[in-house]
Amino acid sequence: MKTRARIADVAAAAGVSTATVSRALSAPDKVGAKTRERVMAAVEATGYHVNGAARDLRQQRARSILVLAPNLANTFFSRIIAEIQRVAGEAGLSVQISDSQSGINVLQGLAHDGRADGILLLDGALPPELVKSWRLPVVQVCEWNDDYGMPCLRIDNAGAAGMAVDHLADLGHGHLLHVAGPPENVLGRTRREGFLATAAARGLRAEVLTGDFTMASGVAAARDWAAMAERPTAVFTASDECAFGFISECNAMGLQVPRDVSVIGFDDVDFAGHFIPPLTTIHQPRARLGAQAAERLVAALVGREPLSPEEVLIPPHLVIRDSTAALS
Amino acid sequence: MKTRARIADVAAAAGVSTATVSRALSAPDKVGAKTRERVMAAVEATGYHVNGAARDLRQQRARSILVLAPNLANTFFSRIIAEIQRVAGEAGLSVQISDSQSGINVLQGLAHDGRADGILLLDGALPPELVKSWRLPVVQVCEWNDDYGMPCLRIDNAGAAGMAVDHLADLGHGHLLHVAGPPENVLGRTRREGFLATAAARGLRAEVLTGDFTMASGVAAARDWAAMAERPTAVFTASDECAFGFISECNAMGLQVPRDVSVIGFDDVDFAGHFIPPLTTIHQPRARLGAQAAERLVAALVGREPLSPEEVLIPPHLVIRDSTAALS
DNA sequence: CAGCTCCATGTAATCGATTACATCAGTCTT
DNA sequence: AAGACTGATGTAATCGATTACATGGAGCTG
Repeated sequence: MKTRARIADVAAAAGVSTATVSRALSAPDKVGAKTRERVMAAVEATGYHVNGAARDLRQQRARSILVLAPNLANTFFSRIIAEIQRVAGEAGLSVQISDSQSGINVLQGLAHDGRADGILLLDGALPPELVKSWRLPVVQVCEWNDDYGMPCLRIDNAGAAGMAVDHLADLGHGHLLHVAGPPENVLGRTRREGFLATAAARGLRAEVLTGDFTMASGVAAARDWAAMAERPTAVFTASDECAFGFISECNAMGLQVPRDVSVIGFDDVDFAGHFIPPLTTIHQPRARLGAQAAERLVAALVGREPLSPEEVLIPPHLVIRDSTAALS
Repeated sequence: MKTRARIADVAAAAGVSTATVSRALSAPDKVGAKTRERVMAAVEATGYHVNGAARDLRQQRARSILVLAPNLANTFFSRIIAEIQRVAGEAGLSVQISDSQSGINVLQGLAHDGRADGILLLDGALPPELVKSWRLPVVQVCEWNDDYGMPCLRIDNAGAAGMAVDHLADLGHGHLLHVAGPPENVLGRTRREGFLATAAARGLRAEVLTGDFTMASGVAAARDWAAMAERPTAVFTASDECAFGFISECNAMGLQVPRDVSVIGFDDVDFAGHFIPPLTTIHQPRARLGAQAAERLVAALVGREPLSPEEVLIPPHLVIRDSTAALS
């Protein structure tokens, strides 16, 4: 097979100019019907595909959005990214993906090399001056950072934590433990604040252990909890993974959930409903977050209208399963 | 802030030609030391970043690889993709990602628009004529299709299934059930064949139910299993997820694993070790698969040497945890 | 010092598409 | 029937970098 066909090859084959080929492909109603057919036949015959780099250069756009997430290995992102890809694909945009921890130089390159038209940012811990230096529309998803001054799509984390506390309080628990996320993470911080605020509002005794969302930190928290002189009777973890670790370690220590302790997680990942026991948790609508964030960015890109930096909150909800029970 | 700086702006600021700027940036030893410094200062002052589209067009390469996976929402891919991104990033390549189910036209566009230099294919079910029409280096990962004639990095699935059977046989189980993947999937097919072959070799009674890797199919399989007149005493599922569903449903039916039935999964996803009971499974080295596949593709791209279509097998191994036990 | 090599730098062609503007042939109006 | 208009098509500039080739000057050799 020879070299790729160029638009000039198609033009020659169809006996027209390159301009006409270009128009036939991108604005079919601007060329005559007979010519259009000749061009289409020539495209077919030559196996022509437009060269993206040339078109991007000329049009000063890339038909591509960049997704930046911390730790791509985290399964939390997969459904969000799937939705982003779906929405972007339907709008004719491709999706680039990169770890937001890749280092400033790499990120600067990606954001400034003209091969992305917009950015979906799933990391709230990047340096604000870096984010602000980007001359591309940015939409934050899930995590956020007020210093960026960029629009954001997320849930009300403090409110969601409050829902968890209310649920436990309603079950009669008066002494709660929160296994928090790291304080430098905005999600960890906000959920912790929501936990403490609602616990105070309901007059509950509240303890906090600091973890980092991982199963390992849930395991560690379970040990610390078991060693407490007066054990809280219910635990709210900052993530489902952390809850899995906590419950798993309880089990290893011969304690049962929810008989010996109620546990409520956060996120409602796919496994949550199939864990043993099925996990009570806060459902975070990941598909909707991904889809709406992508839609918002796409709208800004095709409409070329600026994004308003407002926050949009998607309501989370409580999913009651079997890992929480009334205090006996 | 004005418009983006172009290379001509930098050249003007430094008092040199654009050729010198280009050389100073991509081949620093080809320009004099003083000139280089002036250029770097001008780059700094103008905030210049190379325009990727222009460079790609001129160099006829994209510095980008395309990852095609079926169902991006599946958590199985996240670690693989994370490694791909890491390896590619270290080589200065960006990563595009797309759902391989996006439709032929979309895939043709992505593969032919010149914005990717190579493809990592995690889907063995695409039409061979489509895959063969790509004029880019392709490396298959995990899934494969002999009709493509493309190199592949994967584990020995049949052998891995044999390891599972051996493990159960060694525990004294003489009647096994396999909850298979769909027959149109190469992984489902190969694991099933490996199961049957090894069971026959060891003289075991073997049954097969057909599932589709999901938790839901594990749940369904558990019901079917429970309804059997003579229940197999051990189950090998084609995926961990399926095993989770199976065990979860056993639990719901009042049966315990491994007391009432041994279960072994496949993949060793992150949750496997924290499930209750911790899941015995076949470990599939996802990070290594992703990393080595990316390395192989990257080597072909930077070395411009053709890929040999050979298969490389990464050895899996058995991880014995608590979901399997000797037959009592 | 003529002649040669080598290094640093500049000039201009090039990658492949899009698109502003020009052109031309019909068609319509009066 | 001349002029105005419309729609289809062609011509050529343009996007921003890279790079083959040309050039000029410094240093070296005999």
